[in-house]
Amino acid sequence: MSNAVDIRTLMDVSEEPVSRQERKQRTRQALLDTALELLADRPFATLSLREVAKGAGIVPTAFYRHFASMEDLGVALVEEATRTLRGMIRSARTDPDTYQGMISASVATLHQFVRAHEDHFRFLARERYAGGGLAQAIGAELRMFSGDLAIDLARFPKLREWSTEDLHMLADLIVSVMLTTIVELLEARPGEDAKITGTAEKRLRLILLGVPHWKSA
Amino acid sequence: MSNAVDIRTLMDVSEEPVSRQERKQRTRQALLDTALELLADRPFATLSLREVAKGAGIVPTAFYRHFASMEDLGVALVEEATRTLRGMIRSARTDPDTYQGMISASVATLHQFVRAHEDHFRFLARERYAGGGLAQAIGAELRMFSGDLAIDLARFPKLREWSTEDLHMLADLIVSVMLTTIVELLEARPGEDAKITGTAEKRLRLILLGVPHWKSA
DNA sequence: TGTACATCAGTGAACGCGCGTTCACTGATGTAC
DNA sequence: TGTACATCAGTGAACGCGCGTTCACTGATGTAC
Repeated sequence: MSNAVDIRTLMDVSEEPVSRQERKQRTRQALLDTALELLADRPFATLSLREVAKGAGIVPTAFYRHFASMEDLGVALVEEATRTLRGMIRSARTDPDTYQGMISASVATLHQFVRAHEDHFRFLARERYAGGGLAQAIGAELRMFSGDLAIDLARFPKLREWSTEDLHMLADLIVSVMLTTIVELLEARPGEDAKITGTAEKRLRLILLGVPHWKSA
Repeated sequence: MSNAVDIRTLMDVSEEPVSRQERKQRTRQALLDTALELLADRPFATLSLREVAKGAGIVPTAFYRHFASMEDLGVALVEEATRTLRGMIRSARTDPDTYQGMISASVATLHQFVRAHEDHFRFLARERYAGGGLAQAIGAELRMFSGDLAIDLARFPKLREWSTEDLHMLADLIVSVMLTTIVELLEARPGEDAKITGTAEKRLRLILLGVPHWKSA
């Protein structure tokens, strides 16, 4: 963990000139990246404007050229992270057909995205329960995800006659397994990934085993 | 939300004299209660020693008569909250026999304990993912809980031949449903309790429906 | 029961520090002619 | 292409504030005789 900025943010190493607009955008991204880095082991509410500015290589007062407040930066982080989340969901959606194929493909996609964007997923998991405005925004995003999943599930033959309510129950259950798996991956020690994804597949398999025998009652 | 201390903490309203030891214990408890109250909508890491002392009705320097640091107070809070959690588990354990009976009784116990100790459960849910030492302590406690549950599950006829690994998989799955339910209850608006506990029962029922058809593969 | 001393929870002044925010500024980039 | 002016990302001094922690203290409670 270094406090230094990516040097390209501050110095123009490339040949071609860089517009004022582009430079501003780079500083903004450096602020977001610094915040995400500092969030590796602390909640967002403990970040100070001064340390984020310092990490991005600017003076504290210049922070206001990019965000009106730290809360504003937090909202931008939620947007960035949920963009990654939506990318994952889009990727996982291309495959359906059988339960088993869907399960292992989805877990593989989840694994790949978590490892490629650990900081985004850690941020989402951490702030989801931290209270405050960001938690609500993340909660709303997850509810939307769960709603979309319920619609997707309705396409499977065996689920076609389920009530909307029961479909949401199932979707939420699957989402909570995925969240659990994400947290396990983020807390994993090296080499444990295969065990975690294996367990995740088993959990989903067990849940879907019950589906044909379901009676809403 | 008031900053005032329970008046009995500072003034001796009762007839009988109160020993120095008892007074100290009361102040200590006032510090813990104040912290828990402040934690209703913020993570532990944002609490300051001064505001906790103020809420408990003592001067900041007197804080050190009770805890070596805020982190120390945090550890005491984890102990207090996990004591509540263990009480819940003990209560829920008296009932078994059938799946269905177990499910509704467990969910009812969960509901009752969450409503009776919202601050403890909110603290546990919030700090579980906040990073830092408290998060690890809470994680360890939940793992212990899950381990005990796996042992309990092994007593059910249909689960007697499951591998230890699969029993843990199932126990973790049940624990994650319970955590999800706890968070839903804490975020619920008044009157939503019945719906949430109903959904929780459905989720557990669906999971256990799959059990007879499980093949570890 | 009364006296002399010990204990110790709570006090209050003081410290140096990092915080968010204000303000007037600089100087490189961008634009109009 | 060259000049004059406008824009605006980043600067640096300054502010008042709450923070954790130190220290010498007070005075009620507890104990020994």
